[in-house]
Amino acid sequence: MTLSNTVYEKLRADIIDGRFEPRQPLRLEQLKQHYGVGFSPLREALNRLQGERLVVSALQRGFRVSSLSVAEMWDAVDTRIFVETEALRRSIQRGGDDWETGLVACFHALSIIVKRLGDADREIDKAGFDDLERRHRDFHAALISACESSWLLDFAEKLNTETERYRVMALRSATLRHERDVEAEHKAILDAALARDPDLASQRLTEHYRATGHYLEEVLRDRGADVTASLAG
Amino acid sequence: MTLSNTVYEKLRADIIDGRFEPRQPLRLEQLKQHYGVGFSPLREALNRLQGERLVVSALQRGFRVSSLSVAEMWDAVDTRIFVETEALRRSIQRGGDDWETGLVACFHALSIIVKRLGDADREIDKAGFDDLERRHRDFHAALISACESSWLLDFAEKLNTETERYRVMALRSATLRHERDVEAEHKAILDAALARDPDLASQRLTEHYRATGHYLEEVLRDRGADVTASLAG
DNA sequence: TAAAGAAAAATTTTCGAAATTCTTGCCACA
DNA sequence: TGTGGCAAGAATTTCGAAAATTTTTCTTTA
Repeated sequence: MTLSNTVYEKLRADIIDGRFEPRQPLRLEQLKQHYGVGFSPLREALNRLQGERLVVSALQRGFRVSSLSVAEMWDAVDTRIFVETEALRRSIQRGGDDWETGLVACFHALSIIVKRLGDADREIDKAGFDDLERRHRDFHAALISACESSWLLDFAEKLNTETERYRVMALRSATLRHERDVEAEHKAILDAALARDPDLASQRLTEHYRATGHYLEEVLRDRGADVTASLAG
Repeated sequence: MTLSNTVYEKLRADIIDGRFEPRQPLRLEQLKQHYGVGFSPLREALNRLQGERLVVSALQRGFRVSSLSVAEMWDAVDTRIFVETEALRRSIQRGGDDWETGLVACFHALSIIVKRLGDADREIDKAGFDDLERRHRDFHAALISACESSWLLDFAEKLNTETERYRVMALRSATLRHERDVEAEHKAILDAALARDPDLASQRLTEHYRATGHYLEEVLRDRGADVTASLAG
């Protein structure tokens, strides 16, 4: 592993996990101290993150964390639905035994985590959230993994990253408790996919993402004061 | 303009225009000489180009120009059709007077170039090709410009860049003359868009890109020897 | 002769200083 | 009082040397 790659992954995780505020300027001297590396790997990492729209840069004025807003969230969610429903249809059409097997495995791994976090009334820790997010990402990735288009997979991954920022924010604020049975939604998508019903599977995936979108919108509006403040700045 | 940006644009243009072979390693010392800049702006540019899939990098082994192949071309073309037909539908639905006006203007500017290049029997020069490519890109960008999704526009631009590499390659080899009336295809798309017929416009855009895809496939197979050779390496 | 290992060469990666550019605060002046 | 401009400070950007890594070449050994 090169330093450049390491600091790229750390910066990426720190932005997604909200350890930098949206629109916050990323001062190089400060990052240099924080990550203990020189300018070169830092700037390389920031240039890569720019391509994922996690940071934006202005000429001669360095980098800042990109913004969050209701409108941008819906653009990402709607585009994600558009891309992933197509990728799901193709996977259902083209996926073989390995695809089905991987899908069932990912769903089960996700169920285990969901049950573990749901049963306990104790406060859920950082590691628990990370596990949940990872399993969740793996399940959705498995659904579309047999689509045989590197571009669709590429776009889906970028959009997942973008929406993950909002999901993490929602989990952290945790003022709202959503009354959804997310487990059941996943099960419904899985069943439709295994039944090789592209229309039903797409419809259920769409509803799943839409419901998340509405929830995220609520959370965003609840903490609207500070978010819009950081947007206006 | 920073050096980093300048060298990014130059490298980008040089890769798209085929002045580096697919899969060719990009040696930093060599690029340093060629562009007359230091390591830092070069590496920043290469890291950005990696995000556009124009170059690939292996750990501790530097960067190389990404490959070209029939399969990758069709993935890019099909995904482009998928993304742009949706963006076109939304533009047709949402676009106002400014959108229509811009569209007509871009089509006319493109027609001028096409006629100029078509009338003259003389050899078409580099500047002529560049003009044609620019006007062509502007017309297709104008079609989808009112879709109101920054993600769809982002993806469309990336896919246009990717397919542009193949188009430039085809123009340079110029062994085949395609018997298409590209001008008429553009006119047909324009008319359907102005008539606010999303289905017809999408269908015509799809046929336009598919026809280009088939033409590119022919050219690729014609010069298959060297392309597959560079792919095997 | 072929394989393994070590030295040399080539290349990438990283660092910190230097150059450039932007921002801030101050002062002169209308 | 308000405005323009200049100097000081802060930040980004760039460079070339040094460190780390990979590739090539040469030698030794079975």
